[in-house]
Amino acid sequence: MARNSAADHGPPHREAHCEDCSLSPICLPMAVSDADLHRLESIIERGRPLQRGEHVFRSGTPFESIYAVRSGALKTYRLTPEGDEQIMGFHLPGEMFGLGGLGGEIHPNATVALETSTVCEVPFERIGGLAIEIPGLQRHLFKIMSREISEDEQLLVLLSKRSAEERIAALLLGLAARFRRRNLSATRFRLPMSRGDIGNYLGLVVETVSRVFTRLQAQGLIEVEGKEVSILDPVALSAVAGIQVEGD
Amino acid sequence: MARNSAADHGPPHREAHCEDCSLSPICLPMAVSDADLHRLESIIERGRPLQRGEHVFRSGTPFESIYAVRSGALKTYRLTPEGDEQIMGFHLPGEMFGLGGLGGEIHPNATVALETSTVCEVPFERIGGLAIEIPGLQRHLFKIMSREISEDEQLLVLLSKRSAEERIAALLLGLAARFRRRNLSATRFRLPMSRGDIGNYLGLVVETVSRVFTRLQAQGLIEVEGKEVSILDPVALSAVAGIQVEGD
DNA sequence: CGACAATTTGACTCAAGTCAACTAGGGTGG
DNA sequence: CCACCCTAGTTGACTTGAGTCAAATTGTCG
Repeated sequence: MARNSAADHGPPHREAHCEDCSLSPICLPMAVSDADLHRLESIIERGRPLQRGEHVFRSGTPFESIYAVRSGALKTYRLTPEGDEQIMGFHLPGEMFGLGGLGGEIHPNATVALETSTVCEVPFERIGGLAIEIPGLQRHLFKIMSREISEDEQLLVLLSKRSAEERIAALLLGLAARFRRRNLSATRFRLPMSRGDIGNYLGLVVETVSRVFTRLQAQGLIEVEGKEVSILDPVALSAVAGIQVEGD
Repeated sequence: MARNSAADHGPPHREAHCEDCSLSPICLPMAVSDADLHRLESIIERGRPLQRGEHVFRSGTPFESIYAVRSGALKTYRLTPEGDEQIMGFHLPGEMFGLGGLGGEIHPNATVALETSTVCEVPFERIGGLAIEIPGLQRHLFKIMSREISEDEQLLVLLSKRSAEERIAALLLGLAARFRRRNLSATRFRLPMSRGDIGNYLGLVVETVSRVFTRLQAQGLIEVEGKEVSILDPVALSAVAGIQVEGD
């Protein structure tokens, strides 16, 4: 996360700042306690930008680090025995990913860039030791893992109990909330993922996703132009979603 | 877990033994390192038997402990905003539960006994400190949490990609594997949960569960008499399940 | 022995999937 | 600069697996 607002070009707020990154409790204390920026930089690896379709890690590769999104967007998925993918979540700037394999030897899931993205990498090896030195860090790690569990379980409810309309509405509201958290517009944003990805994530086929979008638009709740989405009537949309605004 | 085979009455192998309990890496080292059984007993609380329908904890109550099943069977569920439940998993002897709230303040889920059960309780407060003293314990905690994530994600795949037949077949094979782990018959066992619970867990209505059972029986794959199930053709059943044998 | 809960079975309905055709973008190479 | 191709997205027509409603049956427990 070090060096957040990177260069001065590019749209504002497109990148996550260290302060509102989920990893900050890990990164920041290291910098503060040592006041040694070099040490921090040696732990937090800032990879080169990933192109759309490039993997951060694949299923079955050894688990070594946890990650945070600096810019762009990614998805993590797992492969079914038949070889088709099931998307477990999308990751936007400031959010973490790669926790699925924590404690194990290998990644059960894979994570791939949906668009050009940059990520911060924290080698887990070093966190392990640090968790003992820095009080509260261990608890923080537990917390982010339990958040992961919670998000999966939220999705479970969505998949097993909700109609196509409810799922899409919940997804849109969830994304809106996440954009708002980054001080971006929660009423107008660009979907980083394809219709296919949305469908896969929500347990629907592309055609259904497409149809629901047009249906919601016809009702005046949203406006869609390709990947650009405007939420015209957040209240009504929440009603469609059944209040429950999903988290991931 | 202390005092495993409890009294000498009751059916054999009905209870979990400390050695094959998921909590043993937590419980056992304490006893060993101190050789102080009293201290162990003061940490591992063995509650009185829970009757069917009794809660171990409810959603919204403060998170204080993690648990293991000694005997019986339980389910953990979360309530949707509309107030109906979504079952996240079933817990059999030797398995852990209550990790959903780890790191947080309150339990997002609730866990209730499906039949008369006994559980071991480990106050989390004390584990926190112990994780620092006992090397490997911290990693073990991460591991069991990531297993929880993995199980949820396995269920996600089941819910979003599988037909009713596949879901039921996967559930039966998953249960069979868990009985086998306890050295019980993997081909003939008693379902601890109702049809309604199965349906809720798998995202199906009771009627569908019932119909699938009779259909699988008609095909000669299983035999069902109330809660007693025999798996007559495990190979064919695996084929129906699409190989993938779910874990929780 | 009732009374109520759980399970099964049948008839019917419908939300979402499948199949198929068509359109709109988005590069790329000539 | 544009013709072309390939992928993503949309729309329509049809099918179907699972849900709903309802009724009968069995199981359980006070």
